[in-house]
Amino acid sequence: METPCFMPVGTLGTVKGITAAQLGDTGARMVLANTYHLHLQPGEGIVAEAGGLHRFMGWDGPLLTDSGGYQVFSLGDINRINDEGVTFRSPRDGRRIELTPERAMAIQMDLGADVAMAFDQCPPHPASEAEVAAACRRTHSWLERCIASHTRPDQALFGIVQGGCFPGLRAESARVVASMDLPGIAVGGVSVGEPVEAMHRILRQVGPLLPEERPHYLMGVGSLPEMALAVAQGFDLFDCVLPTRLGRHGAALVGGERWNLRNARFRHDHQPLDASCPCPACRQHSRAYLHHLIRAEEMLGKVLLSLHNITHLVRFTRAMARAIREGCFAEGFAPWEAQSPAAHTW
RNA sequence: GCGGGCGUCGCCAAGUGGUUAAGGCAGCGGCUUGUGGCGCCGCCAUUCGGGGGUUCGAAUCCCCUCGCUCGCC
Repeated sequence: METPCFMPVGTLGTVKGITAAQLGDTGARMVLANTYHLHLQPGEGIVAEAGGLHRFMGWDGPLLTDSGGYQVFSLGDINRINDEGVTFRSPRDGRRIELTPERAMAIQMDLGADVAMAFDQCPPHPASEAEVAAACRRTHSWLERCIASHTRPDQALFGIVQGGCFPGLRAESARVVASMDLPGIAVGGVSVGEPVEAMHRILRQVGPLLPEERPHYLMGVGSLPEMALAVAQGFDLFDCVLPTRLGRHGAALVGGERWNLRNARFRHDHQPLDASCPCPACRQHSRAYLHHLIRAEEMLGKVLLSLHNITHLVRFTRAMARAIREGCFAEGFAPWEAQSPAAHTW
């Protein structure tokens, strides 16, 4: 794959106040939705009843569902975890829910996205090598069960490499997952609180270990420098909450920087946020207006900044794709690797 | 005019003689990486309406003064 792709996240069948049509206008090609959240509400039965997730949420482009493995560990109140699966209490109504590889596959098949993700165990960042090794073994055995129970031929299944910050475990996990002959491979267990240098080391190590002909998906990563670094290491696909979460919190990505639109310096700034950007926020509104909307806690401000930030990341991935096609990726984007401030050349 | 009450950060508000004057809101800035529009973290009164006393020590006690407020004329 030579076209890096960024996926905005549509947890609940919307991207936080943005319609599918608006999302399409940003240039985003693929959307990630969430098995965990959709299972809790409204439930995969309702989605299946609607004719699948595409029709339910009004998005007819490519769609990927995360398996819920990460959310169970990061959001859930876990009661029990063993080789069989995970039992946790629903934060919504307190009922006990059991998620196993088979169950995660059944739910994702009901949801009907184009890509389903394997059910994995994502250990939290400060974890011992023994703990991470156990999570890897479990993730690998769960992957076999996911493959065995995933029977929907019109849906791809991606495996997930774990291994934390331990090179030996990463190498072993990459070998095991690559051997399964799946249509795509993801690297998980990054951006879970580890230092950025640790993530960079993992990317440099694991990227080259993955089969070149199959898409590499780096889960949860969406800062510009890290996407560029990952693309340099062969990754193609990213998802991240950052553009929309930053937008909701009043921040905009402009020229490789992060601006807090709440800041008083924008109060009298009547020029466009980013004159080079084609998004609705930049085309039709000023920094002062966006500042006002954010200060007034107006939802429109959050939506406009989210649209802008998604557009920004999509433009960035497209610029990288063009650079790869034209054979000048290293000159244009390698500066990111060294954290160079000169990177805004696209 | 007489009598009572009150004046502590832009706003609300603790504190009623003892180390560097709580807290909330607002303000100023920061954080957010396989999504709860959640949340978290810094910074924000050398000074208590003003002036003068008493005291080792005063936002706290006394005197004068200014302002607001309630009641009575």
